[in-house]
Amino acid sequence: MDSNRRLLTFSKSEFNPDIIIESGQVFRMNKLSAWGYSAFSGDKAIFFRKFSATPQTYTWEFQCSSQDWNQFWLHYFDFNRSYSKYNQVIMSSSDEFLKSALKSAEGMRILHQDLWETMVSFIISQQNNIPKIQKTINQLCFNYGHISHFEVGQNSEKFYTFPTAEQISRLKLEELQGGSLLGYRAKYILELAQAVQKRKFKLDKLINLKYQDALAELQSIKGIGPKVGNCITLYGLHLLESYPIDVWMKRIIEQDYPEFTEQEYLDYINKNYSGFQGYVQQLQFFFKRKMKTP
DNA sequence: TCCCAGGCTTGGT
DNA sequence: ACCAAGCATGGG
Repeated sequence: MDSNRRLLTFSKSEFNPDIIIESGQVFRMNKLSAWGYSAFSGDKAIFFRKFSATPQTYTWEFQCSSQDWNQFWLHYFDFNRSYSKYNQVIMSSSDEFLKSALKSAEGMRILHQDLWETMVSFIISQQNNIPKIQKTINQLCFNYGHISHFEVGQNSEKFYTFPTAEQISRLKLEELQGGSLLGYRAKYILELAQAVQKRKFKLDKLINLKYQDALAELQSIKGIGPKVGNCITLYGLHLLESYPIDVWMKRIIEQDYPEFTEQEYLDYINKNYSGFQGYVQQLQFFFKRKMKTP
């Protein structure tokens, strides 16, 4: 077996990329066929596929360099974490909506994605819809990233890296806005890219901060408020106590937890699901959207 | 044509 | 502290 390929076996409820792709947390993971998938994050790429199956498990094959695996993709997929202890807490609760959400989303995980890409992606996500977010991000990569390659079986496939702060900071506003679907968000992204490029905003500094401090730091950036900030702390910094509240989550609070005010609801979540609120939110968000858009 | 989309900034009270 | 308008753009 090639050292660039590794096999991992999971129970079917521990890892399901179809669920993750649909969950709105990631915009550059793709289903290529019945078995095969690709994922891109920053300047990295991976190909993975179902290799074999038993009634309870799939064995997955992942193709990337061992260095990328150890330093990035292992953590991206969060494979060192067991979600079953979270699932047990949820299933032993009396929260029927959340239990239904979990049953609809077996194999969900919270990805730990490239921080810079996550920041830009979720600035794009505001007042936007998921297909257009994906389209916009792909366009950004194609226009301003650079071309690179990854292995799929014996073949080499091309992909475009996510543009760095340096690459974006060189653009003029008219250029970035005209050549993209960014709309009014182009200004936020250009300003952020320039601040990062000039080291006025240090991405490294975010990594060691606790949730509240990281969130406050992120919200000092124009274009990042509470919701986008929580998406970045959740998917870019992998702080699972994050709890992004968007229009779907507001709908859930109103329609599925009518006995609570919004503050009472948040207290309930923080009390009962302390340390994995972000996972709970992901299950709820997935389930609610799936109900509405079959 | 109007409404919505993983919201935020700005400028009023 | 709270509230409304305005914001770019494409799709239903």
